[in-house]
Amino acid sequence: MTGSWGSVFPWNKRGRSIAWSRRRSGRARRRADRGISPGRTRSARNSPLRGSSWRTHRRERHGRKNEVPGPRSPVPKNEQGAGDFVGNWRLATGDPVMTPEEELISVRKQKLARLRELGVDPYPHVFKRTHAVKQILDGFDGLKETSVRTAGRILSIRVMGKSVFAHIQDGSAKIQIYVKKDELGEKNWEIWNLLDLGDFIGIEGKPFVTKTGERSLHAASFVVLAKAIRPMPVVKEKEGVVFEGLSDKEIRYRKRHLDLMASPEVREVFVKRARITAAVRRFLDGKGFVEVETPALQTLYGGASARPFVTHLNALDMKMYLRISDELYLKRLIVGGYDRVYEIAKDFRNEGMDRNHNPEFTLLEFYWTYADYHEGMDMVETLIRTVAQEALGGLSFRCGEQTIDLARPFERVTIAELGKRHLGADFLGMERAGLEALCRAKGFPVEPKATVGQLLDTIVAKGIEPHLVQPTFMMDYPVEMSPLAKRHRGGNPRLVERFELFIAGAERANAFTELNDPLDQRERFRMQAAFREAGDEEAQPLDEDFLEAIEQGMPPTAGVGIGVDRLVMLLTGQPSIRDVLLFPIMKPLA
RNA sequence: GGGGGCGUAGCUCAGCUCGGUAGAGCACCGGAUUUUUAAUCCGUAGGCCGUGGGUUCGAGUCCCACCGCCCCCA
Repeated sequence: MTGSWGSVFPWNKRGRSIAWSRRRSGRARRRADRGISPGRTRSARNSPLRGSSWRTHRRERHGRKNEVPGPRSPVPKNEQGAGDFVGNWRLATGDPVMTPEEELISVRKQKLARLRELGVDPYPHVFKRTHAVKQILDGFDGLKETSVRTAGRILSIRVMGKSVFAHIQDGSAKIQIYVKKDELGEKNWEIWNLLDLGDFIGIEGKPFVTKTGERSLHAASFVVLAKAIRPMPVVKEKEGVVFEGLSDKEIRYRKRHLDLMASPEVREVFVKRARITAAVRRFLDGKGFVEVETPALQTLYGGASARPFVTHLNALDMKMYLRISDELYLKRLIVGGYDRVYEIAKDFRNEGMDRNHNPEFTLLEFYWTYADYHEGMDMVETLIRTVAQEALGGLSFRCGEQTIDLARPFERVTIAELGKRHLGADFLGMERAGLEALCRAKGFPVEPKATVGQLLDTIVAKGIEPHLVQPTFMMDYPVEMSPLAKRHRGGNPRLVERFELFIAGAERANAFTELNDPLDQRERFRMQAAFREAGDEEAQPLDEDFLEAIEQGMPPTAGVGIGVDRLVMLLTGQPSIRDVLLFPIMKPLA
């Protein structure tokens, strides 16, 4: 039994270490400097210079001041000396004092040691299961009277004297197990009582249904598989309502393992994410696309308007960038002769973070020859619908207050039309001054040195995008915003054949009829260089190697980029990109 | 960048308005309990009240700064 744990506790629960006690807050220190009695401040109560521990009053309230320290305190009073044994004892020994968390860990380490004393390996190498938990639950009726072996982490323990109910959870599900002292024997019963929430155990037993109707496992035997020495978050729930759990978002993001072990619905989000990317690959593979890998470390970045991360390659003593896009490399592969290629890759953009942006994110890009952006829209629409149906089995999704309907045909509408619809202005025909005036009239922020491209971007982002709730392809962008897209065949030289897909007010995809005219491409880079000189740090740098490839001849090509994180957000109903990234970037603590 | 909110026990939260000996539930520890399920009952223990400074006889509480997180806006 566990009754003897208290007697082996090697620390004093009362008082702090000397080093700790000697600390004083600035307030108390200043008072002391002025020769004023510290009074009843916390720090004064902590001070070794004072006669009694600041915790003494707690003991007095509990009426135990003169009692032996109690089962948790290992040193009998008569060994601690007379008088204020707490403070003096601390001063005399200087033993380190544990934080509450360290105490919890220490208790578990004691149990771990006891397990070893009993000849139990707390960390065996393997355990052969006959069933995952979910397999037992799914095949329950057929498994009654069959002895099964399964394993998992202990999530709850309810001790009923000489019998115990507990839940264990593996990667598939959780199941209740039932253990009786009489059936385990004295030694195994002691071992059982050395277990804690969070430990992994293996169980051998027969499925049965309790009198309250829960499908359970009657354990004939168990084996310790891994002893946890840290406490896990306590999760209590009844009829789906969680009463404890881990709700602190900061801990959830910083210590995702705790979030995952405590919250099945969080695990489910990432299972869905995996299903979604698998469905994307299936879809593209089925259409004859070749999955490729292009460099994330690049000597020159490009393919998008964004500031890059800069790094250094020691071997060549050379500045390098983390990619902001795969585009320029994938097009080289089209030049090289592949008809259809795609890549799902991490891209890195050195820009702000909010619920839609993480500095590293996952982007799907695919390119296929002899197609234009109209076919691109067809492909994107089909891909998203197919992926949603295959991965999640539905086409209707809650997104905040709105319900997104993917079954309905996605609207296809030009920027010009959307400008008239939502801004009442034909802003595509405007020169710089007009654009700036429009921004000011609508209350959009205007940088004094903003380029035409930046102003257009602001107008679209602030004036149009928020209105696009149901799936909408926004088409035909100004050339200033799209240096890699082909000019519009309609004859307007200021437009390119580009679309972006918006759902629930956020960009989900971006695509064009790819620019394959090498001379025009060079001209576009020059335009970007001018923007850069005007102060636009996101303007795209000229990539001579890429130009050389295009000069080699690139067939007509459609190219599409889809933000995988945002697609997952949409399809899993998560409001923040951090909820679909296992390890979002967090500022370090101190 | 601006505004707002939050930070108290391992977890979930009170306490702050109106300064006066830090609270609860769960977890932990001890006891009772051989079909419970947010088990229950009894008894303990467990806090640098985010950090630093200020005001005050006295600060978890009021003021300032900083750190971290969240939300809104730009």
